[in-house]
Amino acid sequence: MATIEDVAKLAGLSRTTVSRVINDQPYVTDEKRQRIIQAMNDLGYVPNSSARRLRSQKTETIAVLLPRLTNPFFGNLIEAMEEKASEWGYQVIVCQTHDSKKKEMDYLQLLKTKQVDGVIMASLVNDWEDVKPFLECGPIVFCNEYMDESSISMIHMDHKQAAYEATIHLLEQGCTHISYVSGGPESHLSKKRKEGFTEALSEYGLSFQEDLAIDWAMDVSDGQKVFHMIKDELPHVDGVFTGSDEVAAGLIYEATSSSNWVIPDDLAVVGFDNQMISLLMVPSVTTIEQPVKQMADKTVEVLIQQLLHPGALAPNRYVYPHQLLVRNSTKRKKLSIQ
Amino acid sequence: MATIEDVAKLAGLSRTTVSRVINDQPYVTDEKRQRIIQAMNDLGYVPNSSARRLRSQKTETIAVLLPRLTNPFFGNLIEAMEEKASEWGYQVIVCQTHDSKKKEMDYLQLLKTKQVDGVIMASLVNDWEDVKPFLECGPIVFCNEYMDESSISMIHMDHKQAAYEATIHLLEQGCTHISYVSGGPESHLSKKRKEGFTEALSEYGLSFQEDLAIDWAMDVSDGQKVFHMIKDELPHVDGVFTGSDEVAAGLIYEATSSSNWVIPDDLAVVGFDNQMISLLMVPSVTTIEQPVKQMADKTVEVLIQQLLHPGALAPNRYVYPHQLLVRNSTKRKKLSIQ
DNA sequence: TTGTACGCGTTATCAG
DNA sequence: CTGATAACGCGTACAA
Repeated sequence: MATIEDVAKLAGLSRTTVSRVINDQPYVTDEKRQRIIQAMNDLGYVPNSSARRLRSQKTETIAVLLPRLTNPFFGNLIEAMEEKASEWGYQVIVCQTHDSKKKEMDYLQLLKTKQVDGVIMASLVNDWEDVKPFLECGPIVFCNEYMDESSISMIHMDHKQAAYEATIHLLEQGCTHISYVSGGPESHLSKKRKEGFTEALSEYGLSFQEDLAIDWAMDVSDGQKVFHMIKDELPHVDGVFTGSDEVAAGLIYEATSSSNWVIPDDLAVVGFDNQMISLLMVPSVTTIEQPVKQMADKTVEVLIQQLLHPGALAPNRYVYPHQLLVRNSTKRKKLSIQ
Repeated sequence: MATIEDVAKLAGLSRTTVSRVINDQPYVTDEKRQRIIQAMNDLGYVPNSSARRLRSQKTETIAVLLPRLTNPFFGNLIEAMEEKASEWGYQVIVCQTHDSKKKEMDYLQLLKTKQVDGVIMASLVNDWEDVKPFLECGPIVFCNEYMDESSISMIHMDHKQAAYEATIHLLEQGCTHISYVSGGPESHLSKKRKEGFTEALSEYGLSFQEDLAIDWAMDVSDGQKVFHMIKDELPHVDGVFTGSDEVAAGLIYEATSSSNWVIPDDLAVVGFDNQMISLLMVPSVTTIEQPVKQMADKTVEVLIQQLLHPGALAPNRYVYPHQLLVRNSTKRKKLSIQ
């Protein structure tokens, strides 16, 4: 691999001048500039990124932490983020935490070791106390996940309110025994949803019932298992709030194909995220729409602005609107006995 | 940020000794080792990655090129790759090419600029001539995509054979006018599929009909458009081969919800990849199953082995088995008039 | 067992 | 306008 030194020699000039040409700086004769460009082409010279990083203390790289990519919500999120980052000349490192506190911490180390300039956290299972110290090494921005007690920029929607609305909708359809289905260890966001769920129940004189809750469902096959669990062990359940369209889809698939249950009459189901699948299912799935792309774009923009103008921007909170999309999985013809 | 120098000073030793401790090398008294570890903790010292990279000429990072993440096949692929790479201590940079020759080239530059040690290409729209020169800068491995003329390791299944089998199946179901639906600019892999499709047709005395082909469909909403195109402009089409479960799903959704067409009797449809959605659709979608995780794992393994033992391993080709999953979208009750 | 000194490839400073 | 030199932080021959 040719170095800047090789180019300088071939052009009969100094490293400094070559460097000037590389970085489009003024004060170089056109003639010499051409000679250097010629030399660079002849040698197939490309500046060494590691050396640049060491010198400039910048990596032009960001890390995106998220639970897992198979969840299409995060697939969409990172797709948009990568595109946006790419426009600014930044690389994106994917970091799947699988909701593990340790993995989340390990990936945050990328900031300390200067492998990335900044971090986007779309996964958040650790406490603020543990995340905060990393701020000394570079900016962190939350996306989707959020914590009220933190002091950094956050881009998200109101999950509490969304869960509240979805639950009220189920209650309005006459559901009286609603199962709360969530996935994996509690993230900060999932706590918010639970609050909204509980608040809605209380408006109808109900309270959160642990025995109707399921906390291990995160994909389609889990959704299928959830159905059997409800059928066999929770027969009085007549509605399901689930934090995922995939889980909802698996549940509905199993209910209709293996047991001839009628959705929504036997069981009303709401999902979350408005994935394609929620529209394509028969019956289509009532869900919460989020402006994924806008949030992704904004997040990258906020982070990169902080990188470009350190300290110039105060932490800000951007709350994006959501929308309850009522579809067939909750439109009951007969209402349950009150 | 503390440097190795700071640690050395605090411990009253030299940089070299500190370096030895960091890299778990022998020849350091236990007592001094402890003193250094103490100093590192006190200072919150972490080795600077940029400096290490420059010194060692290694980045412990790989780039994965793929068309787009919203296609769940690639989501699954990169999920598995990231996990595997992470086990080996490697970071993964996502590179979405959107089937653009230029973007693909730009991302290959990461190899030249030493931002990554190696590259996995699951996107391949450029010619071998243009990719080959990058091999001088580090190893490249193909995954999913492949070219017979290249001389590097490839991990993939036999797309020609898979397309052949799917098409024969459609023909056996009595389809006589099969539309070939593909997405975007031709990758090398999509050419293989087309060959298999054409070969199957010829066994039934048919030939590829350009006027029945659609080459712009890559997601659910494209699939919906495809249905209307067939309905309005290609009414004699009775079967569809599509390279994507998403397209198949969109097509089926639109056919059944907007027009009361009966799938498969009015139109038989095969997808590709065995995404969850192909199982969940009503009717379920006949598709090709690929061992995504195995391919992803193998790909990462092959690349990393090449990084650990440069030149030791001869390029190899790993062809994984596929499977035609016949589901309801092609199980016709009545066969077309022969 | 420990320390000295050099170099990895760039860029910024300063002198000419 | 151009070039010598130092510095970024680390690892490693080599010497002690």
